[in-house]
Amino acid sequence: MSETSSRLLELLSLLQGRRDWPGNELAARLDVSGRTIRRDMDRLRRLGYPVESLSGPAGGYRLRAGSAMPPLLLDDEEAIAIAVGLRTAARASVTGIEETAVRALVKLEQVLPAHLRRRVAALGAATYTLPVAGPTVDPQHLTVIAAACRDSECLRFGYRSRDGTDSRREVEPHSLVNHGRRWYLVAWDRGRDDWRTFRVDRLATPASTGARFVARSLPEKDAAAYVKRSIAGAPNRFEARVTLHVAAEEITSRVPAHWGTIEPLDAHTCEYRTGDDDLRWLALRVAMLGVDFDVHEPPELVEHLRTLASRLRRAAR
Amino acid sequence: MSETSSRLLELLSLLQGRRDWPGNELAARLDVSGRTIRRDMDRLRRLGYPVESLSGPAGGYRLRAGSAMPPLLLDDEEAIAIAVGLRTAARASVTGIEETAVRALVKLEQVLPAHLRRRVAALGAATYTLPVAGPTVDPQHLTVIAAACRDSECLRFGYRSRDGTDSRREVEPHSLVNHGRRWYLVAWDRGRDDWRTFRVDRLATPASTGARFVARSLPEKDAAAYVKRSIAGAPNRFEARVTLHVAAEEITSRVPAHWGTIEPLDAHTCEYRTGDDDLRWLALRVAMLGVDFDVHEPPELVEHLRTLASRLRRAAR
DNA sequence: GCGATCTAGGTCAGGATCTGTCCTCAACTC
DNA sequence: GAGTTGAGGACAGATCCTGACCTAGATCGC
Repeated sequence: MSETSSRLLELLSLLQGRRDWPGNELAARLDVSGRTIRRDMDRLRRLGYPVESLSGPAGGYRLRAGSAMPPLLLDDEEAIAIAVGLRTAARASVTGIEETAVRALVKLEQVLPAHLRRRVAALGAATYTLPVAGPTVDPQHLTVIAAACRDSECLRFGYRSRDGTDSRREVEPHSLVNHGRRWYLVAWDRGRDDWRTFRVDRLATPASTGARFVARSLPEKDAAAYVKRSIAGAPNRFEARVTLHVAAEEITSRVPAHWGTIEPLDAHTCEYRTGDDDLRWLALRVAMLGVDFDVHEPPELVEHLRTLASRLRRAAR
Repeated sequence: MSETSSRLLELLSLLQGRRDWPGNELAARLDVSGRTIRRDMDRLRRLGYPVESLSGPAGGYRLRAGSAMPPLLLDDEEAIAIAVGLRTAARASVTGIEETAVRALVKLEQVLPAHLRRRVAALGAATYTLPVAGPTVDPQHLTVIAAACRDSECLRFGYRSRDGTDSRREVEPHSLVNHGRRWYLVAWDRGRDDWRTFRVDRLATPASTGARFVARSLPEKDAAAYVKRSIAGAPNRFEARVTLHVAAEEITSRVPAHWGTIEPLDAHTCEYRTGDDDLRWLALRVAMLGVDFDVHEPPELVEHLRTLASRLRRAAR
């Protein structure tokens, strides 16, 4: 059996778990001679992993950061932490790495042992989501969809369209696109015989059918462009226009790009434009800025803020 | 040179990146014969990685989830996503995996190539933090401290104590403990010759001195217990007592454990108790529940809500 | 049902690799 | 300066790895 291969992996694992390892300790642990350990270090170095070494008492080996990622050897707890972390990153929608996070999550979930998968699911259920945060996407759905995209497998799911009608769909998934706080699936709809985009928060019980398909080419340069074009005609339910009583430069850094735009009006005020489907979320977003403001549009937001204000006033009696 | 070892690693990497791989494609890619690929699969199986295989046309090899974590082979983008995800997980303080997330992050950062480290730092800076979220912990500090704990290296940092006085400290770090939204460092203070706990959000520019120390034993069964005991005497600045106009069972699931306690009063109301150092955060936490409520204590919160209410009312004119 | 296509795995021979032992150097700490 | 630790050359014997060749079994499409 490949004795050396597994020893090299174990060596990498040990070197990742602690920083300094004296050679004889490694030798004892792996049950080989010190000479073999030295040769193994040589091998690791030739494979591109930068192993540092220090002579003398308190010397030993240490794995430095190199120019390429070595294979990560994780224990159970760490694997869970990474899975949970990626799930949060996937729905963070502020850092611009959401799609990569999903890709990494697919890779991890493919090999995640069943007992760990259960623990991740349990933790995911316990995750607290802001009650006002609007419709959220189940990371489980994201990984199912992303895996189907990667493996060119057909997908079946229930879908509730914008006007509220439900339908069952069978599609050939092309890609997952993140835009703002939303996720979109771009796919060839087998029932409609055409390309469609689906909002992931509107679909239910996605499952791979197991059937493979040959990838079609999108009628657009990439999926992100396609999504952009297809949602251009479907704006948010509410578009807010608000005057903030603060200098534009003071507030700009506190508003992430896709949460709206800031335009200076004069030295002390600026205009904030932002949109959303959910009034509560819209109200909170403005109120959280922590500055005085006036709402111009929409009337529903004015009404909602009035309700909120009276609730707070009542509470503070 | 260990030809087979590196081929096995590459094989694992390929199997993690795509689900199905026909044998001859792998053979062509790795420039070995098909027989060797079959032998490699055998090797991987013997090393504990469950490789599935399908016969017939459209057959091939596939890496299933097994009972142990295989080494994760990440590309640059994925490594970044994981680092960012772990940073968010480390300060999520709702899932109970914060400490493990930091441990995994230390492992990852130890081997993260410099150019990736820069990109992670840039993304971290772009991360949007709620303006009302109170003092936040720099994930960079957490990893520096956690690495020092792991490697038994002395740590130097500036510290601002509760009453606002600044000092320089040199300590022998013992462990990092997460509690609620806070992080605490338990360490032997070399200047004071005694055990201390430090709030991580209050310390500045932590850096390892490089000096090693021999671990002392804590005068308590574990670090978490020690932190619990030492913060027992230092409560939050504001302790809120609020009556919510909603049944206890309806709201309980929406309040994570360390965000306070819910006690039913009658069928339609319950009492919510929670504490914080920051009024704005306290106010938001209550307001976000989305139900009617009455504030009994503290008077500062009443005052703060009154201000907030009038700001919203003014905005909604 | 049949043929094509794929994996599974036995066998064999030649060559490459790996290991422990022994040895000499160099670097570092106390 | 003494003791400890890593670096690495040389060597012999054991082990392993590979490609070639072959047969068997599974699966799919026609």
